[in-house]
Amino acid sequence: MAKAVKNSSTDITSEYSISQLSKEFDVTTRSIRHYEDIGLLSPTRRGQTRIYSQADRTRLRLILRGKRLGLSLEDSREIIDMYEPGKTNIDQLKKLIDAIQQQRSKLNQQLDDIGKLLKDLNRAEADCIDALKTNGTQ
Amino acid sequence: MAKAVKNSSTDITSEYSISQLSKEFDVTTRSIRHYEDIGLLSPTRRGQTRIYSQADRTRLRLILRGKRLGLSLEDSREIIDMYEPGKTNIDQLKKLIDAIQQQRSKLNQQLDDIGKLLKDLNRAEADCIDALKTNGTQ
DNA sequence: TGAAAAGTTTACGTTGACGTAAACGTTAGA
DNA sequence: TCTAACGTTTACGTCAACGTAAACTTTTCA
Repeated sequence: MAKAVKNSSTDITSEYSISQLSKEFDVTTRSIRHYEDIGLLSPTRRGQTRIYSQADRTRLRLILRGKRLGLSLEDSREIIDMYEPGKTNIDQLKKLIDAIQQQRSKLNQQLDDIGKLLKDLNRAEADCIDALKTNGTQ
Repeated sequence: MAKAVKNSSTDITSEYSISQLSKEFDVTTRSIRHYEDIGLLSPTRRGQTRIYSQADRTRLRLILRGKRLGLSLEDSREIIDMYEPGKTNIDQLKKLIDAIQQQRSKLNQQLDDIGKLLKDLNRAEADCIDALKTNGTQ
C-alpha cells in the first residue's frame, strides 16, 4: 500500500510533513501550528498527523514573506485572501481593489524608506572605513 | 527674557515639545515617552518638561522609519547607533561594518520581497478587474 | 524488540510595544 | 481668577506571536 511521502525520492503529489516545512523555511513547528490555530493554514490529516499540500506550502511562504516585511499575521491573512477571490460579489471586489491599493502604497512607502536607509548605511560605512584608515594610531 | 519655543515664528535653536513631535509624526506621546524609557531618546529638560532638539527629532524619525520597515526597537537602536560612531576602537568599527552589511542584506531581501508582493498584487488586481467586467450578471 | 525520533493536544508563560487610568503640577488666556 | 490645555510620574492592563513544558501516541530503524 503506497506509503506516501517518506523523505524518499518518490513523492508523487508532493506532500510535506510539519518538520519538513519547519526545516525548509527555518521556522518552528510551534509557529506553523500557531498559523493553523488562527486559520492561516489548514492542512489535511492522515490520522492525527498533519499533511501539507503544495498550496499549504505556498501559503506558508507568503506568511513568512509578510513577516519579513513587518506585516502582522492579520495583514498577511488579508493579502493572502486576495489571491483567491472566490468572491463574485461586486462590493467585495471593490473593497478588495481598495485593499490592494492600500497595500501597494504601503509598499511604496517601504521602498522609499529602504532607499533612504541604504543610503544612510552607505554613508555610515564610508565613515567607518575612513575611521579605520585614519587609525594607524593606537 | 527670551521665552523660547512657543509655537510662534521666532524659534531660534529649534526646540520641540512632546506634543509638537506627537502631531508632526502622528505618534502618541505615550510612545515617545516609551522610546525614552528604553533609552532611544534623551531629551533635555526645562524644569520637568521635556525639550526635544533637532537631533532628538531626527532620531524619532529614524525610529519611525524603522517601524514602517518592521524593525523592532532594538534593531532601530543598533542602526541609529551606527550613525554616531564615536567609537575609535578598531574592533568595534569592524563589528559595525559587519552589522551594516547584515542590515544591507536584510534590506535587499526586503526589496526582493516587495517586488514579488507588488507583482502579486498587480495580478490580483487584474483578476479583480476582470471579474468586475465579466459581471454584468447579477 | 526496543529505544529514539517525530507526531499530537493542552495549557500556562513570556516578550515587546505600547494603551489606559489615576493623580497631580504648570501655564495661557478669556 | 479660574478653567482648559498641556505637562508630569506611576502603575497596572492588553494584545500578538509565539516559547516552553507536560503527557501522551505512533513510526522508524539499528
